Order: sequence, then structure tokens, then C-alpha cells
Amino acid sequence: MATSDNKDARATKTRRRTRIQREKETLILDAALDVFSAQGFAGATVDELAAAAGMSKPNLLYYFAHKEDVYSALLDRQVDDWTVPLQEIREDGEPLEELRGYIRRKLELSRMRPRESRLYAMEIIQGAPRLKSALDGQIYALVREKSAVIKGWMDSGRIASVDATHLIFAIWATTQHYADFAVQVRAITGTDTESTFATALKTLEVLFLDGLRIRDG
Amino acid sequence: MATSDNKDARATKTRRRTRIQREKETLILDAALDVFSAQGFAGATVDELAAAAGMSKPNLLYYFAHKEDVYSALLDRQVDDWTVPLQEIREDGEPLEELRGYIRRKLELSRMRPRESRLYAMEIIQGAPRLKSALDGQIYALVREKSAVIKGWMDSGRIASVDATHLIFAIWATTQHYADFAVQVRAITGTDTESTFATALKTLEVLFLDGLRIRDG
DNA sequence: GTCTATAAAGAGATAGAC
DNA sequence: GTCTATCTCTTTATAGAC
Repeated sequence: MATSDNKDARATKTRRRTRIQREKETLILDAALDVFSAQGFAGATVDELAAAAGMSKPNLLYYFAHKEDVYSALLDRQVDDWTVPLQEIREDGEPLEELRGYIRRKLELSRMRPRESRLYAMEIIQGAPRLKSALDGQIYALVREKSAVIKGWMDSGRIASVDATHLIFAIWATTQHYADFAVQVRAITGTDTESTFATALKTLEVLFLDGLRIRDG
Repeated sequence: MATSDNKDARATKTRRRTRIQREKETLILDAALDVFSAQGFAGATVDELAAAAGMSKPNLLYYFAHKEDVYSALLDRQVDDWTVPLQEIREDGEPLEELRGYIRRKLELSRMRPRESRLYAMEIIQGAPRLKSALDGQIYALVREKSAVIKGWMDSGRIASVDATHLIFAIWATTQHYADFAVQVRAITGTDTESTFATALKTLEVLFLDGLRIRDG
């Protein structure tokens, strides 16, 4: 293990990068996202990664010493982006509007970055071996924080009371569904995704917002 | 390809089975469900399948000539079970009660058979290469049929109007989430799954049923 | 930095004894 | 039906020339 430290240091995060190195790494990661999100970590080969990035296999391994390093780099990047919509919920906003915005941002993320969503989903489904620390750390803390905010709204009677954490789960599940199960959605709706996301947004707004709106009757 | 037909015929569905054959096959499939649902098709090895089933590799391959055959057998079995809760929706029932029952059955399936759910989810995420025909066939037809039933309820003013197909997607997504993302749910809620499903059911009932209930005010 | 060639290990599947 | 031994092909990763 110690014998490969020099090589690993060159090809991973510990070293300062030149501009061209960063460009190549970005190129590789974007190509790898295609491959990994479609086939999972084990289903992808370094040959395929290299072909997708338009370079030879040893060349790719010059930038990322191990297939695993490419995959981990993608996952790390994803965790941050993925939690942004939730971070943006503001305690001092109007509750239903804050939730509407959250649903919209999360659905937009599914629309614009389905590959990232699928990559993340597969990792979680397989037990999240590489995300355990993020789950127990930043993701746990963020959800706890925002759950408390939503619970505050409920406790002051501004929206209906449900378990706030499970409400977040429901928003995650429904919005990510359109990225993760895109093949199934397409097979069933027939349409291409043009109108799908518009219909999805309207449906989710009715379910979540009308479900949580305080009733007159 | 033609040269392996005799072998394949013995080890796959085309042949009538003895009792002991069926028992061994069931044993293998149950063990394989553990392995495939945790690692995906590509991530699992025949060695691991055999070890999980408590037999040698050649012995497993005596019953299923190819790794792929084990996997396909699992998937086939899953599609049927998985669509049962939706099939049981009855047009002549009370709409909100029918939907409540559907949510409950689907959530119960996530609770009792999380491995099957994860196996199916990974297959869909990866583009459903082996489920394309089921998606375009029986699943498509069933969802269309039940969407029409739900739309009928909406058109006659018995529940609020949303896109019925996307309502089904939302129920799928939220209920399966507890099986597919179990690791994440556990990391965030802290609790073990005892109370999780009870809280989930209450939350989903509020969201879906209150969201769809026709309002007095 | 990039390539060709190749080492080394892994994994699906088979041969053939029992 | 089940096993040990093994074949063969794939795949990760490295060596070393340019």
C-alpha cells in the first residue's frame, strides 16, 4: 500500500493542478458520468471510460490512478450539488412558497442532471459504501436542520402537521423519480420528456401544497 | 450459439422439473436476491452467488447455466409481484379508500421485500435492458388502465384533479423510497425501521389523501 | 503526456472424475 | 448431482519507448 503513494499523490487530490490537468480531469469525469450512471461502478470498464473520454486507457490512468478514483471524484462532486436545493429553504419565508420553490428546484435538478441523480441513487441502493460518512455527517445535519424549520412552521399552525423529515423524503422520492426511473416514465407516458416535467410539477404542487395547506372547512 | 442449446435446455425453463430441482432453484434464487440486490448484476460474481447458496460454483451452474439466467429469473418473478398492488385497485370502490389501500399495500411491499424493490430499481436506473418488453407491455397496459379509473373519479368530481399517471408515479416513488434508499432513511432518522414505516404511512396518507380530498371551503 | 505491449489477477464457464 | 481442476477471456494496472 505504501509503495503506491507517490503515484497516487500525482493522480489524485493531494497535488496542485495545472490548467491542462484540470481540463483533462473534467473531460474524464464528464465522460465517466455517462458510463457509470448507465452501468454502475462494477458494470463499467476502464476501457469504456477511456473510449468515452476519447483517450487511451493508460492515458486515463495517468490522471486517475484507479477506476475507483474516478468514481469517487464523481460522487464527491454530486453530494454537494445535490443538497443545494434543500439548503436554500429559508426559515423566514412563506412556508408553502418555500416548499414550492424547493420542489421546483429539486425537480429541475432531476431534469437537468439526471445522470448525477442516477449515479447517486445506485450508490445508495447498494448500501452507500462510499457515502456513509456524508450521510452520517453533512446530509444528516442538513436534513435535521431543515426538518426543524419545517416543524416550526407546523407547530405554529402555518401548514398542516406531518412528520417533517418524511415530508422531505417524499419530495426527494417524487422529484428524483423522474431522473432515476426515466426509462419507465417514458415507456408509460409515451411522450418524450418535454411536457413530462411540466405535468410532474403541477401534480406535485397539488399533492404537496394542497395536502399541507391549512383547511378552511 | 446453437451448440449450447442442449445444456441450456436442461438448466432453464424449457424443461419439466423434479421437486428437488425446484427446491435447489428456489434456494439459489433466494440467495442470489441477496447478492444481486446489494451489488447489481455486474457487481456480483458467480462465486459469491454459489457461496451465498451454500454450494460450489459448478453446482450452481448446473441449475442455471449462466449467471444471466439467475438474474433474469429473479427479474421475471419480480415484475409480477410488483404490479399486484396496483391491480387490486377497484373502480367501484370509494376513491380515497382505494388510494389509501394502494399506498398501504405498496408500502408494505417495500417493508417486506426491500431486496426485490432494490433489484428492480437498479435495473430500471440502468435503462431496463431486460425489462423493456414488460415496460412496454404489461406494465404500460396496467398503468393506462388504472390511470383511466382514477381519471374517471376525478372527472366525476369525487377527488381533486391531477394527472392520474403522475399520481401513480408519486405513489410508486414515495413508497419504494423506503426500500431503495433504506440506508439513507436509516442514517437520517436514526431509528431502526420499526417505527419508520408507521410514520411513513401516516405522512403519505396526509399528503396524498388530503391533497386529493375535495375541499369544503 | 501519450502511446504500445504486457503482466497479473479475476471471473464465467467447462471437463471429467466420483 | 456434486466436486476439483482448469481453460479462456476479460479487466485492471504497469512498463517502458517516444
